[in-house]
Amino acid sequence: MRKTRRACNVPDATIHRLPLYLEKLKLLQAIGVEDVSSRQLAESLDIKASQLRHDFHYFGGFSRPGRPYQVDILVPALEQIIGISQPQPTVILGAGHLGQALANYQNLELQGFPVVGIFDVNPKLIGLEIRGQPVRDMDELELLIRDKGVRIAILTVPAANAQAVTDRLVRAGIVGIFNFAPTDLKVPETVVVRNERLAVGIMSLSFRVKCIIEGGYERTDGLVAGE
Amino acid sequence: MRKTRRACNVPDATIHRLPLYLEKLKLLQAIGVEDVSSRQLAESLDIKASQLRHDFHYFGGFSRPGRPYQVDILVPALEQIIGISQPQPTVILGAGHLGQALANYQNLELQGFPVVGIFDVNPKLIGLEIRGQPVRDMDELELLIRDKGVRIAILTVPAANAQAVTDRLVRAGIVGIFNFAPTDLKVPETVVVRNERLAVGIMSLSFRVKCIIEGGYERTDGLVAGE
DNA sequence: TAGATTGTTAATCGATTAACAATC
DNA sequence: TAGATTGTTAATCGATTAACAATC
Repeated sequence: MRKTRRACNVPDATIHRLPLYLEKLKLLQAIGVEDVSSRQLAESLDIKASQLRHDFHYFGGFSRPGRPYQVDILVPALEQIIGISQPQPTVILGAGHLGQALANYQNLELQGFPVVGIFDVNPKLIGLEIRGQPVRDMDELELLIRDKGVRIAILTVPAANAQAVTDRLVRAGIVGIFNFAPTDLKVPETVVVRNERLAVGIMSLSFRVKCIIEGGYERTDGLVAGE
Repeated sequence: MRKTRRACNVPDATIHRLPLYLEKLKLLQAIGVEDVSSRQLAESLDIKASQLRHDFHYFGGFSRPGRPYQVDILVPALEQIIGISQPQPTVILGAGHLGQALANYQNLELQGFPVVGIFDVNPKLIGLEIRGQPVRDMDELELLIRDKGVRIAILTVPAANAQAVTDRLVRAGIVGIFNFAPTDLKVPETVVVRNERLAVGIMSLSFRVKCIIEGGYERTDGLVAGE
């Protein structure tokens, strides 16, 4: 029987490590390193070598037993798995401060996600040039998504508009939404959303900070006294 | 024996849910809801009620058996746990596009993290006003951190400068660093870093998008044929 | 009381780590 | 060969979920 493996069965924890592996491998590639063992690569990421091999095992066939990984094989293999063998054109919805900052963030393009369109409803922003691209009227959205084959959208509109814009993106054929609006989005099962909640991040940091400063948390229930 | 519980023993997964609980509870508070059951609250967050109660159990004593949670008790209790009963002043390092966007992001202030200083090394940016605050020279860093009692810093400088700025922040007494630079930071054990890697986020989204479009991933090792 | 609810422990599930045969 | 390495399975660990006594 043909042995296959569904991509969607790979746990999130593994998926989140793939970009980190890729990043390190590209650094090695840049300095001319040709091959690397799971132990070396894992050590540089502060994880166990067995975890790295277990992660790779979901996809299989990166090396052969006894031979270390070859950087020049692993880099394109990971890029293929992540889906950036070809650049993935993206659009930014909302040309406010955050939208502009992301449009200017050249790392996105370097990592394989060139921004091919920036949209806003504010007439004062429409036409403004950001890294050589004009902020466009929403009228142009569907046409540009179709013409450029865009599948990923970055959402930086106000929370109040986020669902309406999302519905329009879904109808236009967008498959992945990187959501910076602090609100949950309803999408069909064939669309995937990744929420980037800055407030959640800084609050969990705040908890850890408090924990360091205070050294611990004392319960205040009835069990504290008399026992 | 006195029954206590160390804050640092609480798993990350639980900590990351606390801000989500708080957010929902504040929405309920805003529309005048007085009490809420674990089932109701969990359902609105698409998690199991037992998980919510298990999470709360790390801190204990939010209600009594048989009685639902009171919103007006839970909100300040969670704020206290997260460490935002008092606003936590923050500084932003790097007044580039992302730094400016975050300085303009009023949600941060609303959530309890007012920005009290924005710093950069670029003379062209120093003096620029962002939401009533000037971009400051790095010379003023240590004094402002001490004067305002700042413990949390947001790092948006280029990756190449990130470690040097971090070292200076640590010496100045910063305890938590929200790192947007795509690089790992070395800090002492008494300082906590939270990395916000935009590229990792969009890459894991890309993987899921590819997975939806292609429907699966086929192994390409020797096992495919002849078996 | 009957029905609903919490706090808490036990069971389940999934992710990480260890172990090791096969290979170079 | 001896030492090192991968791919793969088994063991361990930790997080999620279920169960239920106590309570209202």
